[in-house]
Amino acid sequence: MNHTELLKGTLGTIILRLLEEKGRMYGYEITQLVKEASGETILIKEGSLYPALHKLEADGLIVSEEVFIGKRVRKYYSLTKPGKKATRASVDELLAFMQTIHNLITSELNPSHGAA
Amino acid sequence: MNHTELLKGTLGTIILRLLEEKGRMYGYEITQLVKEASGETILIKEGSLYPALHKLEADGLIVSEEVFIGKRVRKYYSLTKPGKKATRASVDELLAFMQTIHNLITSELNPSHGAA
DNA sequence: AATTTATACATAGCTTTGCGATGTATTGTT
DNA sequence: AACAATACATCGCAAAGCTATGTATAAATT
Repeated sequence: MNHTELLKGTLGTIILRLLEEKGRMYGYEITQLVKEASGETILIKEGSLYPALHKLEADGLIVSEEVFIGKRVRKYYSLTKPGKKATRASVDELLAFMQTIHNLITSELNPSHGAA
Repeated sequence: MNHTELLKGTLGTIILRLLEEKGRMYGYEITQLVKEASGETILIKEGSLYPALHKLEADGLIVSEEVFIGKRVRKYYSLTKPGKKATRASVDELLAFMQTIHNLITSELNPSHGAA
């Protein structure tokens, strides 16, 4: 079971939401938290995560801050002001979309005003 | 507001589910029903729908049947036996995934056994 | 009657986005 | 010493929906 395609379009929102919740996080920490919180079902890969973080930063929604743990560097990310606003919009849109899909695939569609 | 990316990975499932519900449908009818049932928020484009239908047919999950309405042709699609099975799996997977995402972006994540 | 809109199919090429593979380096475990 | 985990990064691939375009019939509007 590989929901790799389902994740498309949701990764940015997930990252923003986690930063909203936690204040600041670094990349590796995000992958571990998502893995943990999803019961090992959503495994964000480095090849997905880092480009996504860089894009969010380039868009001005998050900022990074390098912190050295011994000789190893960590890049902590946090939301900018525009990022906080974008997070709300993004989360709301995703929830609305998922609600719509849920209705679509679970309810019996009313044929009275359908096409055809 | 463009959930074009969010739709990725869900279109096939939506089509299968609608066919399960309605028995048989033709392409244009699917676009109209989805548009209708989603309150005009999900607008499936021809460039998305027809390739998706062709792929489902190539995979043996649906079969088509041409019907002439006057001089105009309609291609009605319906589920095959494997398609019916796939529909259940596909719908269940999508629902589970959305539930997971919902938890991720709404609940407060417990930091007690998080990463870091 | 002519024009526009809706119905109904289809495909080529673009863009986005997550992934696999690969690379570098430090730290912890066996 | 060897291996796994931590922690960053990028390149090229593949999947999938979209735009634009094309063809054709039917209905609605002017």
